[in-house]
Amino acid sequence: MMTMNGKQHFSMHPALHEPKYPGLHSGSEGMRRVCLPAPQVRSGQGWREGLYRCWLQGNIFGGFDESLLARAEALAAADSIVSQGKSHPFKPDVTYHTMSSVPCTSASSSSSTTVPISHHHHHHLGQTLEAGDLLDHLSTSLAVTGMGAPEPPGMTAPAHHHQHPHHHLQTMGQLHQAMATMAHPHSLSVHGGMACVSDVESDPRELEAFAERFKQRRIKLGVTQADVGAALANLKIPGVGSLSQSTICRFESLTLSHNNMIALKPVLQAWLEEAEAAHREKNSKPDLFNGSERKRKRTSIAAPEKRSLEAYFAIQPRPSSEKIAAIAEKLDLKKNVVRVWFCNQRQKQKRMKYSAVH
DNA sequence: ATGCATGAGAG
DNA sequence: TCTCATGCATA
Repeated sequence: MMTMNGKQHFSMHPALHEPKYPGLHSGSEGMRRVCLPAPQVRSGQGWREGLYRCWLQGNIFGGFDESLLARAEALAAADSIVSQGKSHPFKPDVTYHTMSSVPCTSASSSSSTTVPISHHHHHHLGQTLEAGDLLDHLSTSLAVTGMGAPEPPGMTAPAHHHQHPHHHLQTMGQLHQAMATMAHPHSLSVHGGMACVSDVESDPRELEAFAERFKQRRIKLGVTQADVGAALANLKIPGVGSLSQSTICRFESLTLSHNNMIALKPVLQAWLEEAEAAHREKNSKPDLFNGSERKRKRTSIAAPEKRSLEAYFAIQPRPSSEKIAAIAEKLDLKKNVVRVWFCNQRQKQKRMKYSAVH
């Protein structure tokens, strides 16, 4: 049974095919995933991790698979001891950013067109945490350092139109991904003149500013994140349905992928404008207004297991199915849980939150 | 605010 | 299978 609660993601799918929204020109469609990296390295992120992984796979996984896993666990164990004493004040999520930017983080350099992402790494707040340490240990000899930053958000990811329920945005995301994947920053800009629209709007600074403004004005209106999400449906924007509190929250905190941010911005902006207009109207005439199913259970991975997973992740962010099975067994977790965990970790690394990049 | 999950679409 | 956008459940 799938615990399909009320509305699923289907509710919303910003049909960004509206000209006013960042539109991805069909031309980009083709290139979306075309630039996937080498066979082994699979898609996802290119630079550092890719190379790193290659190195590992070639030199370590090549034959000492088991010892590697053991090593990761050992490190995880060691780490747990360390982390006991320093319970850092950072949110777990920050860990990922840190993790992803451990070695060098000089800069992604993949802003294809205009978006110049200034990378100030202001994250070295002394937060060399868990995974970071692990990675360090593991890579000291690898000198994985000099390479791009973990997330190359700056690239322009023009949205594109599609009419799939809820997947226009995704599509853009994939574009983003594909681009992140390729080591060539410019490839995009050269792509059949599709480097437009979001060129302007995708400016990280602008997004950041908007998110901030949005939050403040939303609060001023006395509206909750959940309210906003629900209200979007009333906007009647073709293809745009409601969104969850989670998503609104993530938008405000910039914890969405760059593309996702860009896609949602116009919609939220539209809502904000309407809401404020309505608010003004209400103030001017103070007379109007002023009118289950099964629960999904969330599995929780215990701290020790999580630490191990992080250790594994530091070594191999994209374990093979077999490896996942092995890990699952060692940690006594369901394979699928482990698989999803890895997926989510990868996704987290890709999220915005310029922390690591800016 | 965030962890774990789902499902579509691409490969 | 993976990524990506997104959501439910929960700390």
